[in-house]
Amino acid sequence: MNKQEQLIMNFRDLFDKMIWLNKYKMEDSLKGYKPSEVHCIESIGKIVDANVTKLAKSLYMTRGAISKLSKKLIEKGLIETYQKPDNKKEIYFRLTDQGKVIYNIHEELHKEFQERDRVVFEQINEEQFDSMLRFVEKYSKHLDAEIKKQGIAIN
Amino acid sequence: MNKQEQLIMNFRDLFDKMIWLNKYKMEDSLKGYKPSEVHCIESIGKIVDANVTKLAKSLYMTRGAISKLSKKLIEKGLIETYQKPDNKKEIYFRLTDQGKVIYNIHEELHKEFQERDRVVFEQINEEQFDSMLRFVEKYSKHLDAEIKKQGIAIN
DNA sequence: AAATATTTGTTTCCCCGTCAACAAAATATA
DNA sequence: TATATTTTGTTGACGGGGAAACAAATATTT
Repeated sequence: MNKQEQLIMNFRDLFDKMIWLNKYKMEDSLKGYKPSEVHCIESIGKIVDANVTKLAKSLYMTRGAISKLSKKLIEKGLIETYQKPDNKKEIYFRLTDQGKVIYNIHEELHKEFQERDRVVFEQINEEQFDSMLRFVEKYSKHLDAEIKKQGIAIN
Repeated sequence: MNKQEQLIMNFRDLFDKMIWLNKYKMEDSLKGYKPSEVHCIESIGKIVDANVTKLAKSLYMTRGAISKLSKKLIEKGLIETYQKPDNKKEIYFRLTDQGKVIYNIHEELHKEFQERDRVVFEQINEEQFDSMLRFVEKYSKHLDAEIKKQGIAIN
């Protein structure tokens, strides 16, 4: 197994592990809210004029899934819809006050995770940090190009 | 947003993207086989004396899920079970010849993905490579310790 | 050796996300 | 302007995976 393969595989494993571990804390702090719901709330809080299509792209899910998820979030009073005067088709979402509470708890939790893992990051220097950031950025752009090349559409 | 957060988030996004993109090639080359099935075959091919419990840990899934998945793979004739003379409880899996075919196709596909992304890795030097590998390893160990600390069990 | 606890695998019920078909609105084309 | 195409969101059928209860085998304790 070469280094490239090793690195990708180890990273995949690391992330599986991280997601799995963080899920527990999440479920503890945000009882009654599913990870997917929280994740969706996070995106709605961050994306301007978030709609079903944008959320689907951002969360790598289908529009159908987001459609149902958002409906549930509306029922729970966490988000609400709004439209623009010159477009009767697109429906946007924004957080309600209650939704913002969840959003903030999630942010806090994120900070907690960061704190938990800080020791790992303290062991690398600025140089390495930037190097990794650049690497990820390049990789991401490379994949964007590949996706474009393949002509894959969402759904 | 600080660098640590940035790095994690970008990595997460990168992997989401990668998984999503690779899924298409997978479904093309391995028609009739679901990603989870292929992933499971991969693990059975790599883990010695793989059983439901080991696979669940390796794939970060529940034993129930693996139990069903393995049953399906048996029905399809991709894997078979075996036991050890002194243990009537544990049931191990191994690939059949047909399963090995899938395994190998998957491996080939992996190489194809590597080839596709090689350009990105060519842009970093040995030093950076090793630095990242060490980082992932440390991070992984750190999470192992955290998991242990939390006393989380697999189902 | 007997009783208790743990490990292993299975099954049922349920929820979540995908797929595919669909309607409505917006955009492009004739 | 009228028609065709694309975009956007929704719905229902379906399948995959989790939670929990369970039986059987093994390990541990008494």
